[in-house]
Amino acid sequence: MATIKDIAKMTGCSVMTVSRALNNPEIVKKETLDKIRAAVDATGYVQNRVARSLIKGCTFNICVYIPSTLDATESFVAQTISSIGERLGNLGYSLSLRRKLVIDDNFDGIIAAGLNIEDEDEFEKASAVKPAVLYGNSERFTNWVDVNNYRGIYKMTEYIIKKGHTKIAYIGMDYHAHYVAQRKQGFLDAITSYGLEVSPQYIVTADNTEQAGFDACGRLLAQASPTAIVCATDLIAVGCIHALQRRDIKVPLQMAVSGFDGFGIENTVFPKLTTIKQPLYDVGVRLADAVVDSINGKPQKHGIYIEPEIKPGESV
Amino acid sequence: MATIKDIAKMTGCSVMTVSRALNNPEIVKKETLDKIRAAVDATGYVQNRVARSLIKGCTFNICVYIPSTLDATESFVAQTISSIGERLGNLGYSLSLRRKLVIDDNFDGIIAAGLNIEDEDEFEKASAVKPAVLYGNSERFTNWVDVNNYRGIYKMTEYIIKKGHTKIAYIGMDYHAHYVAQRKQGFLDAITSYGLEVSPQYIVTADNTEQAGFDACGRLLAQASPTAIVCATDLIAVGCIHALQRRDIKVPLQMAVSGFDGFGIENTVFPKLTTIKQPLYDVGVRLADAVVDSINGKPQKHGIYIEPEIKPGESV
DNA sequence: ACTTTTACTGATAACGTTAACATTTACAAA
DNA sequence: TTTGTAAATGTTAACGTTATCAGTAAAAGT
Repeated sequence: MATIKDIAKMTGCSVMTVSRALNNPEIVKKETLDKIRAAVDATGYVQNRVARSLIKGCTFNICVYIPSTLDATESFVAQTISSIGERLGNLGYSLSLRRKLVIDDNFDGIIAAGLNIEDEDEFEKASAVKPAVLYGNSERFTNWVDVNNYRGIYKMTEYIIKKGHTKIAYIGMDYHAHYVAQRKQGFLDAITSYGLEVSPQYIVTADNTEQAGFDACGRLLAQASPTAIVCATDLIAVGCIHALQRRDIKVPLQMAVSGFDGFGIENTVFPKLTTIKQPLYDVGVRLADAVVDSINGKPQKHGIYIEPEIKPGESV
Repeated sequence: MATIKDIAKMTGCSVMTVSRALNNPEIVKKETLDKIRAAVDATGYVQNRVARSLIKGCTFNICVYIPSTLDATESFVAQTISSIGERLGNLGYSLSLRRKLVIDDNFDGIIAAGLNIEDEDEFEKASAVKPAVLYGNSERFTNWVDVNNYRGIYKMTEYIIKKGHTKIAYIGMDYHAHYVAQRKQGFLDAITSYGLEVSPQYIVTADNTEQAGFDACGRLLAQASPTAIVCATDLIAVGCIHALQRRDIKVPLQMAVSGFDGFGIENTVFPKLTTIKQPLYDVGVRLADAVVDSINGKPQKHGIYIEPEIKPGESV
């Protein structure tokens, strides 16, 4: 494989001139530049990134840190990793997927996802040493990217209200996670800002599984009679739809049902689910951009919320 | 950040001895080794992979090549990328995601997925220069890893036959792709090897969408009366189940339905789909292992088929 | 006591590139 | 011509590591 020395020898100029021709073509005489470019084309020479890295003191490699508590093969995580990878690839960066955060000289920046509390301390230390970006909003940091869960549910609730519904229920999770609280708050705020009332029997708790959605829907119908159900996730919504079908309640005619996530299942349920699609591709792109910008001395001044869009189906 | 020189200075030995302590600890005197290890621990020194790469002539980076015809954010592709990444990370390799195949010194090996015919020529050239592994079986190469689609459908058909079904239909795709033909053949061979008959009206063609499955199921029921339907994909199976529900045909009581893929939707349909789960995680691991083995001079002698397993649901 | 072997350590150069400084060339102004 | 200046190019050293060869000290064999 040709090196810069070969090109220098072929063109009769010094390696330094070749280096300049590659990195600062505007300061090389056109004639020389043409000769060099011809030689580069003829040999198929490509800069050796390793040697370049050594002198430049950067690796063009990003550490993608995902604690082992998170399953990297889960569709949600995988799609994010994949879009980070695609963007980094376009920016000329490679990535190392790590399940432990060790700081060394082998990467230029960090993208971390799915951290829990104890991981955040580690992350803080790491981000003092290297550019680091977090997937998921946090009050401790400014360098994060997240989906705006609050706005997502708010928009969906608004959308349902504008369809004429006034008796709207919410089925969602109740464990300690930012996004869980944000989705619920989005619902509550939309309801009250449109002058509707929030009665406690219209709010039901369910884990993020189809079965839990199914059960929760049963409990909801026993204590209230809504015409629409806003679900915190698609899985819950799917369970919900099954529970309604079991009771011969037609969706969307007798009951509107909405989801949140849009990882694919919205298309496979009948009727097709009206949902809020998580913009995972955009998240990956922003994370990659953020870390590379940060490496290039343009750190993010504040967190970035990406607003998800409603993906209309037939269930509302 | 500490370098090998710092460790040498701290311990009073030469950088070469430190290097040996890190790479061939068994040839360094125990006493010296302990001193060096203590210094390494104290400083948090980690070998600089870039410098190591330069002298070793390898990069510890793998090119993951996915032609731009394939959507890298699609769940299927994303999960494979993600498991490749995880395995490579464990093996100490990083990866560069590329949408064009350019051969240079910046990676040690190639994993390619989703190639079409013209890409295969490129791949052949590349694999002459660098260790390269293909995702997807091919007669032109020996260095590939694939899911055994034939065995998957064969096992599922067998499973259904053993449940006592004799009138079994097949709904699948008909376009030119290895896996399409393999799935169909798996069905046909299972049927005939159990002495059952294959009548053409029991074989229906459908694209890989829910709607196509829905329509195909209608056509099937108009011309045949099976008690079980083997579908080439989960999407088709889901469409099929909806078509049956529409006609008040109970699944699995009056009709067994099976799918293939297991990307998640098998859980979100009611009843839960009995399907063949694509072992994407294993595929990623084998691809990563194969390329690293190949780099280390142990190239794969023949293609590897990974046998998928039946994931029982409630639809059979 | 001498050689031979073994175990361990060190000095130097190299990997392919770029930074920093030095030099040459070209050409305009004096 | 000479000088000054800008444009273009060259030289050397360095980045952090390991390969190669060379050495030393201790142990073992004669």
